[in-house]
Amino acid sequence: MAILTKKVRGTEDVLPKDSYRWQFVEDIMRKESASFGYKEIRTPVFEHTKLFSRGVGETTDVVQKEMYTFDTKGGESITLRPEGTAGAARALLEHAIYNDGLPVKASYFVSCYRYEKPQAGRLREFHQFGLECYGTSNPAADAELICAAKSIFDRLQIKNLRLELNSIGCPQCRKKYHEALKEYFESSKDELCETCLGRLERNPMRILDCKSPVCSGIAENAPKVLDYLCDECADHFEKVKALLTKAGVEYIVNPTIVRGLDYYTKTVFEFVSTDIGAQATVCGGGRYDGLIEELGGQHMPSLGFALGIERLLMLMDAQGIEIEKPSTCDIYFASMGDEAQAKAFELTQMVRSASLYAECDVVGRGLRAQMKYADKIGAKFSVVIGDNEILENKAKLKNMQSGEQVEVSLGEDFLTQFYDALFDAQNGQVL
RNA sequence: GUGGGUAUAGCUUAGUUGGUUAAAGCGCCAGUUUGUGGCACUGGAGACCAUCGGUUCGAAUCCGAUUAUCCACCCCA
Repeated sequence: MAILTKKVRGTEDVLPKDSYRWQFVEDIMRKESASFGYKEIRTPVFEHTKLFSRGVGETTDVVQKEMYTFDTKGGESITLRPEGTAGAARALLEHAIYNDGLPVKASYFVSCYRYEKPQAGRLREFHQFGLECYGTSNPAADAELICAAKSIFDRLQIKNLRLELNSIGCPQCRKKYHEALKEYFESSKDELCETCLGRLERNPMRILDCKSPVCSGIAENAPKVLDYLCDECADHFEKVKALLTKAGVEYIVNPTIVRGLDYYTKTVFEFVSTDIGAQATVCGGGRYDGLIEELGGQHMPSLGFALGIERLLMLMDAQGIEIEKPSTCDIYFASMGDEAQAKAFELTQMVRSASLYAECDVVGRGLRAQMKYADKIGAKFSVVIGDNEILENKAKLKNMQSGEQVEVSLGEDFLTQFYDALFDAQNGQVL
């Protein structure tokens, strides 16, 4: 296929016939997070490269090998956002939104860009919905955030999602833990895989995550983060768990969850599904108490999560969750002849001005073809207009599902008559 | 970046041991006499058989490379 008609590797089109699915989940996310007090923030697709290398972390895979970075004509280094947190945090600082009162609660929908090899549930351009909560170190905020994610999944009727919870501590207790890990892995240094040898120096926690059977075997008996938490972090974690239990949110503690973005501290969590292949994490997040400071702000403990929309839709698909297709046409006006077409056009506009969905023939097709079209687009009603109808200023309004026809006038009162018919057809349900 | 699978109309596929104009279903468009959709029937459009090269009198079919795509590793949403 010619390059002109070929989408770029790792990108996906959302076609007109499918966009209602996106709109449905976005709508639920927006409403549900609003009920938790979150307001939407919109930030640019690209930012200064430094924001991500600093915010996400210089040593992370995302920054080291996955960013879409380029120089502008003016010579600045710009990067397409690989995630949504850094941009939101930047906006918080730039506009000093924290002066509006704490906590600041922001939600976002973003497209993200990572140069990875595409596979099931992993694209180069993908979409996230996320929540960010700035300015609280209280464990209640952690629990609330997780509850917000949970209730979005519940509203979407998603089943079999496992909430995995861990705490990776603050920089102080993590330092002690790193030392303990290093010491432990040093003893079996010659058995570790090559990548893990590198991790041993830079970030030994990642070894816990290694999928190689040898490494994971060794890792089994490695010291656990949870045993190295300082009193404050341990207390925080206990309180988060207690609040979740009280809220009826089930979780399992998974001490091997290690988030790949450097900004995380204390609480980290993932919502994992077994229904969508290897890329099973639908939602990931946690606390990032050091991020705002890292970006030059004052100390401001914060937290958030991001949820992959493509993965979420895959999951809903896999679980057979049906999303109702919205109605796209209340009435179709078929016509024969120029004068009738003009009348149909006029009536169509009249119905549209009442905020209903109306269509008429704009192709110049025969009556039969017009009716077929009306059927295909799922029109609820149809009206045929020809010379007779124009003469008498009357026509038959046809219910496409029942086939029933009633006579209506085509004058000013057409709309009232149509409302009545629509109302009856929907058993008195107002749209 | 590393592995493995796949590549024939918009979609799902057929294509016999290499043999002439590459099939079918669905979808699309038009029609089945004069003014009404779903069913049925008829016709039509639509494929350089992913690309390039090789073997051969002859390649969708065999070989090689490239590209794309899918799946997995890695990483993450």
